[in-house]
Amino acid sequence: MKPRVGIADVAREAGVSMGTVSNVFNRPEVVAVRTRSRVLSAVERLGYVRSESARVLRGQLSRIIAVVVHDLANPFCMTLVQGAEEEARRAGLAVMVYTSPRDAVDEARCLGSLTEHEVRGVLITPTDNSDSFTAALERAGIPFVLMDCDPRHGHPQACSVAVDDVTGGRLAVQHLLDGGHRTVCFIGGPQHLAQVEQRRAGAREALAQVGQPASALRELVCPAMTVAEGREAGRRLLALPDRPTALFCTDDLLALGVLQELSEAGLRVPDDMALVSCGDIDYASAASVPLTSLMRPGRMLGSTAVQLLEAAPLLLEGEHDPRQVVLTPQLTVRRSSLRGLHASAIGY
Amino acid sequence: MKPRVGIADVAREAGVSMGTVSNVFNRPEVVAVRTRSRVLSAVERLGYVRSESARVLRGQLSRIIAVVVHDLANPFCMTLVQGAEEEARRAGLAVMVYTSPRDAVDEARCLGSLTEHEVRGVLITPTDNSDSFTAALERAGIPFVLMDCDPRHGHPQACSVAVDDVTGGRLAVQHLLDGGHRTVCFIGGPQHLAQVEQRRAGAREALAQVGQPASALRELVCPAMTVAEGREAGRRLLALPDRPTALFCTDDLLALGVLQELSEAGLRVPDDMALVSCGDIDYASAASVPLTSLMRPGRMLGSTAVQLLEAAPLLLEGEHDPRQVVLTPQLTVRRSSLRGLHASAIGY
DNA sequence: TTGTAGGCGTTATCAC
DNA sequence: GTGATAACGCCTACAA
Repeated sequence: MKPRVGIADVAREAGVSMGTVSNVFNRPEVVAVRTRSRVLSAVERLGYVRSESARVLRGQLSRIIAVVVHDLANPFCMTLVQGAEEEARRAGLAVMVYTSPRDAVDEARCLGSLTEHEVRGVLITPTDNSDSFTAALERAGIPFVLMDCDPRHGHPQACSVAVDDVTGGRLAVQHLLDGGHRTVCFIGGPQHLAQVEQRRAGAREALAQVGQPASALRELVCPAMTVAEGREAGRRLLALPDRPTALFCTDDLLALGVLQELSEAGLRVPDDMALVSCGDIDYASAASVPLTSLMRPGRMLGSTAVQLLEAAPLLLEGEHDPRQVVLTPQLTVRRSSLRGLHASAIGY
Repeated sequence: MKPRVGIADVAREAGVSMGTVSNVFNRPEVVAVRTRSRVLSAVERLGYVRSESARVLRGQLSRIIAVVVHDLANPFCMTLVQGAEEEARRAGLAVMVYTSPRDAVDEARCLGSLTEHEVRGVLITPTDNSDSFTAALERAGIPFVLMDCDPRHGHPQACSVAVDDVTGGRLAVQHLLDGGHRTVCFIGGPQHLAQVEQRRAGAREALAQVGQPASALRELVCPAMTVAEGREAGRRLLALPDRPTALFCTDDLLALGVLQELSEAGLRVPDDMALVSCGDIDYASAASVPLTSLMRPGRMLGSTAVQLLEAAPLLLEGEHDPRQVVLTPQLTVRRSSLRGLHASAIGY
């Protein structure tokens, strides 16, 4: 085919040396304006594109960051990727996506890809067993940022972006208490999910603040965050003696399932049961009753993670000052939590 | 820091020459088994990783493919990315993600990133104005595959993977007709969406097959695929004189909105109104009534696209044999379309 | 089968 | 401000 046009061709076309062409791109301020524009027009004419490979080979930082998430089909993970992509684009970086390795072989492959491409940094949503992964990154000298990690479990040395789910849980339950409810049912996901435990802690705090005993928080545990489990939880809720009048679901899918079950049983939301959900705007508005929702800022998690990654190399060599950002979730009030008087009082 | 360990170090450690080490990776069959294992163990000991940059610079194909989608937060686009990532992983390729450029500047930036990284190929979901983009790729000699494109609008020279939405529409409406319905309301999205028009065509075919006049298909057009527009469509549906008894929504979000409106008006699905939706499994099961749904195989679209990309270079030089794969959507029957007798007849 | 040497396109360093 | 030159790490002939 046609031989690739390189920096040498541009230099010849513009009547300058290779070094000057390189300077036009990398240190524009050092080149005379006239020369620069001559070079630029030669670039245009010849359709020259820089070779990222050669740059990196020569020792430059690569312009690739990697994002490793549990599941590319999960809406929340998606918003992480979305936020990362937006911010990366702004910074002139390209984004590679990977799903979290499931076994050692997988992990080795992923790590291999990351290191061979010499990615500039990695954004990870940590799993139970991602420690060996981050250790390997550290060994390889690849910077990384944890996204949506458990703030306590702590990789205390690592940069991270987390969501303050304790505050989130508190906000949600406070809102219900403000609505006049006195007992709240907490529908949680799998026990081991740190984020869920934190929301529970926040919920307890809120009750304690108004002097309610711990027993005012009834709990139902779901083995998974799915609509089906939500329905099951709904059935258990209905069977509860002394049924609470308010509900805090720690996941949109659970909330949707509960809602289905409640309405089949003839209970009305919010009149017979107030409901606060947690998660994503789309799911919340897809429900048959618009859901009041604790929104977790996934996009911002992603974009902030990129910013941390970019800021990290600026730190002094060997210094341990990992920035650990914690974002606060927002409570978006919709109809599912507002009954009668309370609703009209605040204008809904 | 520590100097990078290169092929030379491995060679020294293993007591062979650089060429042999290279051969171990690139043409293993040409190296003696004993030598090979000696090299491999040296690699292990030293923690050697190949430099992708050097490989590519030397003229090898890069191991990166790019996926360009409209919106990284859109569930369907996500399934495309997911499918692509899975297949790419199998093939030892890394995946870069981009969102479709919105203007010329954006497009130039995206193209620049693609060409500078010398990606091996690109997967695109075409937009109204993506022709200049594909043209530029062609000029740059970067192979690409169209994903979920309009099979008619035809980039006839390009590889593509599409969904046969005509058949999809036919399947959906045939199912409703099988249920005994005789008039069907078609709730479509924006007119210019090729996929929607095709589903409409399929719906008409189904009616024609049972001898129903074209007027048996009532149509409501929605300006966007959102829950809110679905509610609006629901209101219009309720106001329709001579209201049909069956409904085909060309999008899950629309279906969810319609469903909300119908149940508020006291209509029961499927008893008073049968409903077939179209899209994604999660949304369908999140509805208050499980939705019968025309499933579009997004993941397979993505993985097939990668396969086409990999197969393309095998074609003879200059030959025009773009493979254009068309996948058939599946109708998944759930409760929303099955009333009384019909339901029990097929075991629901 | 193994070893040797040249060059891929850049950038940094230096002398001008 | 500009021009020449030497790496960066690998792959592929080609020679042994």
